[in-house]
Amino acid sequence: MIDTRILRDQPDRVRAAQAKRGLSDAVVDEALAADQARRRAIAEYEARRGEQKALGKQIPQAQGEEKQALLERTKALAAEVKAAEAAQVAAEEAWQAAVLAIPNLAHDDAPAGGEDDYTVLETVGTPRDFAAEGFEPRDHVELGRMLGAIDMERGAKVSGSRFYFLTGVGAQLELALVNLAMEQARNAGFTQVIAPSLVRPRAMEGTGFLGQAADDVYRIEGEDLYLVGTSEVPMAAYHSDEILDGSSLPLRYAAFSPCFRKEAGSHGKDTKGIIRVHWFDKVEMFVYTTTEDSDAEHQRLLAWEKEFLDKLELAYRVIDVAAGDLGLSATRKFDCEAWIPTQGRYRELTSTSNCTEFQTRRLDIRGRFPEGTAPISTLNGTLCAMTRTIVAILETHQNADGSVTVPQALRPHMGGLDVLKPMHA
RNA sequence: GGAGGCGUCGCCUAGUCCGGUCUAUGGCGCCCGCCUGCUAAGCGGGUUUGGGUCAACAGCCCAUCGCGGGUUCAAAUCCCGCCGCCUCCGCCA
Repeated sequence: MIDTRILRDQPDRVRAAQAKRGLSDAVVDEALAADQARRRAIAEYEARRGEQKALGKQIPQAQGEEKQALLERTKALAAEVKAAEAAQVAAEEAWQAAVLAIPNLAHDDAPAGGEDDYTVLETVGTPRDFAAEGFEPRDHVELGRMLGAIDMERGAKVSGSRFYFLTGVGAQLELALVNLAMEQARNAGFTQVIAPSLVRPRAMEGTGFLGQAADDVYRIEGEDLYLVGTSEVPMAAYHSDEILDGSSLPLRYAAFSPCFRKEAGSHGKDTKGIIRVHWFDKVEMFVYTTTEDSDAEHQRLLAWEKEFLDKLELAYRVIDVAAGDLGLSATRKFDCEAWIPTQGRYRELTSTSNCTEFQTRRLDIRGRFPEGTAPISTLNGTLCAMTRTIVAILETHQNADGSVTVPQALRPHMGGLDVLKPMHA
């Protein structure tokens, strides 16, 4: 939810932000009108209610006819109060709906436009030149099969398309990545978390995933529970309805959880392998901090993501995602895209978003500071999404014989294993 | 899954049976002031959160006793539903 003070006092700022995302600004006038109606309804209700309370106080002392007269008046008043309250609630809900529909204001520095209007901030490392090395790189599906690391066929047999089994060194690789990610996070002062991946509607709604992204979310039939697409959801809701001690900020969490995505609307995209799957595991960084510090924290999250990719010796670039591709909650987003040799292009491996106060307003999270309570901000960033990271590692570090060299940093977490050797031709 | 108990303004707690000065009691903690070589003690005051109004973080008003409904002129208090926690039984990794 955006800051309603900004909406009321600087509606043009909201209009400009909508335009930057390529969205209509009609919602602004709708919200402003709803705000007017809401405040009128509140004034009306409170006036009636105040009268009712004042008269109600006189009743116990009143006697006889005076009491009868009072009862008669208050009885009529009660009906008015009830009607005014209903009107107030309706106006409040209409206003809520209007405001909730407005996405977070895009950051001044975020590029305007849609999906293709991102800016490349930097390119790190050089994609490996397999032609120069004299062999054709195998894709991760073939490497996974040769290494006995990824079983796509049985994934499909058991769970359907976009599912897989990680087996042998594949499973070992994931666990090593989880440990490496958690180790880095721990050393950076994060609190390690294993988060639930089933959440109530409140958590989904509060993080903005029941809006335009609702089609991508799995719901448990008959249970009023959702499967999360990222542990950002449980971690944002973790402190819902709480007032956090301002001096404890920033609160940094590194949460492991499986992630589930319907991938609705992506039929035909990335159908091969484990680039795009319905389930994967992820270690996610999630931070609560002050709004003033949020831009700086965003840079820190990006730096931690880069540090992790550097450890895996991957070539990647960092893009500044355009406003139209930010999603509902983010004001700014940086994606780290790793070079995938057999695709000949960069693919998103990690993503970090500054959601400022958008989620905390929805989830009723505030900070207590010497000056009083104030809204705080949330940020999230991928430390390691297992499947795509495994794809990048296998393809990048493969050798002509189908073996894969394990990046140095990962070896201690792989029991010292330095090369994954094919078990099949 | 079955039975029972509980949920009050940071923490603890009174109030709930018998609805109405409850504008929710008291203690602890915390904040401000007084007193005091300093500290402690003592004394006085303050201390939920959100919203409306307003130039105003001043006043005034409304809501808030887990959440949502209902009964009533009036609900912390009565009724219904939900959520959460605890105890016991059953089941289970």
